[in-house]
Amino acid sequence: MANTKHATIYDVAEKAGVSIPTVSRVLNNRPDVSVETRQHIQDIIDQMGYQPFSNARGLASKRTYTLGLVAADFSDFWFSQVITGAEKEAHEHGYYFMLGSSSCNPEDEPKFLRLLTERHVDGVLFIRASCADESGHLTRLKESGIPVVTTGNYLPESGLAMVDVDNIGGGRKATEYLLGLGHTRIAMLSGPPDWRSACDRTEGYLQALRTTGMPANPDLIIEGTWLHKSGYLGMKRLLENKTPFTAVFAQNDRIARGAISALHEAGRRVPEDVSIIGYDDIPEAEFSDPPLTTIRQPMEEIGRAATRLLVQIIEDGEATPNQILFDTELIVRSSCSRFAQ
Amino acid sequence: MANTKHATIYDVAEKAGVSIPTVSRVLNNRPDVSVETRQHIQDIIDQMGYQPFSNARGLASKRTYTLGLVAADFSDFWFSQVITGAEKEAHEHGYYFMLGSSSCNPEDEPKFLRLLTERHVDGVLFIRASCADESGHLTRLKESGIPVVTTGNYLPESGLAMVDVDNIGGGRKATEYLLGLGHTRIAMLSGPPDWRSACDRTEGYLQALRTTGMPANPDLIIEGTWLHKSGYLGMKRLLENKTPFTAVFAQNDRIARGAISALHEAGRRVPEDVSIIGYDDIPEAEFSDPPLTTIRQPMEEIGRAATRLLVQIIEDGEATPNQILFDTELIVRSSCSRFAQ
DNA sequence: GTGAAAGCGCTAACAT
DNA sequence: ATGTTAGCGCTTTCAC
Repeated sequence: MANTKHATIYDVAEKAGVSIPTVSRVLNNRPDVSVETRQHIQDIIDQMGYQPFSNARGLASKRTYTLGLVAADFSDFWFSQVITGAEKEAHEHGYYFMLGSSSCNPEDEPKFLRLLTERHVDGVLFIRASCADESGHLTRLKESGIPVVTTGNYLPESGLAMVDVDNIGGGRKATEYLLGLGHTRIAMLSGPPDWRSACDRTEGYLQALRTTGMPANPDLIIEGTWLHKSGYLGMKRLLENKTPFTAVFAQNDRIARGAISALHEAGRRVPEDVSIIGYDDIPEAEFSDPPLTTIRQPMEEIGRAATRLLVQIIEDGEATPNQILFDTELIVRSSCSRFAQ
Repeated sequence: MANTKHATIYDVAEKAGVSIPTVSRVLNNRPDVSVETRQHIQDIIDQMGYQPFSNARGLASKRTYTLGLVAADFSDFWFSQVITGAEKEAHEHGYYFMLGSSSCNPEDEPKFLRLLTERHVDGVLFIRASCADESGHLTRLKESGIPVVTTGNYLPESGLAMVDVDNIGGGRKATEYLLGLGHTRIAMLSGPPDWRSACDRTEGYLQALRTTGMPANPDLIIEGTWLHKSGYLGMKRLLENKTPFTAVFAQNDRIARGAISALHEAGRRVPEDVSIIGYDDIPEAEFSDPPLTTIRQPMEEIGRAATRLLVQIIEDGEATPNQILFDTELIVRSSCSRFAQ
C-alpha cells in the first residue's frame, strides 16, 4: 500500500482526458459538470484510489477542512462521549479534528490561537470548556470571524452557537422524581457554581421545590466540584450539619458515588436511609452499589449536532437555529425509594 | 486580534530587507545564516507576530507537522492521561495531533489510512489500540514508510517503536505485596486475555506465585474485560466457586471497584475479610470505599515519551532505543490488610 | 552567507 | 460545460 509517490490531480486529468479544473470541479461537487464527464472522472478517481492532498487544497482555497477542538479536560466523561459523536459527524462531512489543548488555563490561549493563525482551522468546537471566563474567548473568536460552536455551556443570551442539554429541566426532573417519591427534605450536592450547567441544575432543583410551596433550605445545599472526592466531602459536611434529609440530588454520578461512600462509612444505607439520584449515567452507574438512578444526557448526539452546526456555519455562513437544547431522560434504578415516614 | 489578512513570509522579508529564502532559513533553524541576519529577522518575526502558514509549508516540504492519533477508546483513563502528556510534548516540538478515530474496528482502517494519504500526517501515535490484530496495522504502516509509535501494547519482538509500562513487573509487584502481607490464596480478576497488558500482568502474578513454590489455582483466575461490570460479575463468580481466597489482584481499578461492590453485596468486608489491590490509580481510587491500594502507571510521562520518540523518528529517521519501558509504583492505601489466619 | 527561479497540488477567476 | 492562466505561501535547488 501507499507507495511514496502519490497520484495528483494532474494524473487523474490526464488519464481522464480532461483538464485539471474539471477534475477539481467534481472533487468539490460543483454543479457545472456534465453527468457523463463527472461519472467518468469519478470512476477514474475511484479506480486510482486518488486522494486530494489537503495541504494543496488549503493553500489554494484558504480552507483546511480541519476543525479545532478545545476541551477543558480529556478525562471527563462528557468529553469522551461528545468527541466520539463529533468525530463521526466530522468524518462524514470530510473534516478532521485537530487537538487544541484545554481552554480553562488562560495561558493556553495563545496555543489555541495558533490553531487559527498557523493551522488555519476552519472552525473550532469547544467541548465544555466552560470556565467562568470562557465566553470571553468565544466572543472574541467569533468576532474575529472564525466559526465557533460550544457544548456544555448554555448561554443563550450570548447569541453564540451552542448545543447543550436542558440542565434546568434535568435538575427539575431529578428533584420532581424525589418529590414524587414522597421526600420533602431533599439535599443537593452541586457542581462548581461558576459552571453554567451546575447553576442550571440548581435552578431546576429550586424550581421543583418552589412548586411544592416549601422553600429550599440553604443548609441542604453544598457546592463543590465535579469530582468523586467532592461528593464524599460534601456528604460528610451534610452529615455533620445535622439538618435532617432523606434524599439527595447529586449533580453528577461521580459526586453521587462519592456521597454514597461517605454515607456507607457513616453507617447509612442507600436507599433505605437516604435516596440518591445522580446525573450523566456514566457506565459505572449501572453497577455501583446500589445501581444508580440518574439523569441521562444524550452526549454523543450532542457531539454530532454541534459538529453539524459548526460545518453548517462554515459552509453557509450562518445556521438557524444556532442554539440547540436536548432533553434529558430519567433512568430509574435502585438508589431511590419511596419515603416511608 | 487576527485580522483576516495574515502576514506572509514575503512581508517579513521585505520589512527585514532580505530575500524570502533567508527568512525561510531562520524559520527552519538552518545553520547557514549569519548571526546578525538571523537575529534581525527573528526580531521582525516576533514584532510582527508572524506565523508561517502550515499548509504552504506542507505543500512545499511534504511535511505537515501534524501527527495522527489513533485510540481504541476515548473514555479510557489511559487515553486521557497519555494524550495529555502527548499533546504537551507535541506542542513543544511544533506539532499538532489530528484525531484519527479508533483502530479496533477493522472497518475504520480506511479512515485512518486517509490520515496518511490525504492529510499526510508525519507520523501516527497509537494509544493502546491494542486489539488482537493491531500489530498487523502497525507493521503495515511502518513498512509503508510512515513513522509509528504505539503505547500500551508491549510487543518487543515486533521491533516496532513503542513505549509502555512494565506490566509483568507491575503484576509481580501487586502480587508480591499481597504475599508479603501473608496471603496465600490470591485470586485474580484479569483484563481481556487478548490484550498484551492483561497477559503480562497475569504473567507477573504467576511469576510471583511461582517464587513461593505454590502453584496458581486456575479456579481463582477469572478473565474479563476492563470494565467495572466485569469486576462485579467476576467477583460473583469467584464467590459462587467456593474456592476460598483472602486476597485479590484486580488488573485495573475499575475491576477492583466492581469486585468490591459484589463483595459488599455478599456481606464481605474489605479489607477485613478480603484484601484487594487494583491497578492504574485512577482519581476515584483514593476516595473509594475503602481507599484503594493500587499500582500506579506514569501515564502522562508515557504520552510524552511516546511523542518524543515519534518526533525523533520523523526527524532523524530512526531512534535508539525505540522501545521504552516505564516502571510502576505501588500506592498503599487501605484496601489490603495483613492476613490474620 | 545570500538571492533568483522554479514548483509543491490544488482552486479561482477568467475565458470560450 | 470545459479549458487557460494565475496564483496560494512556502521550501528548494542552484547560482553567485
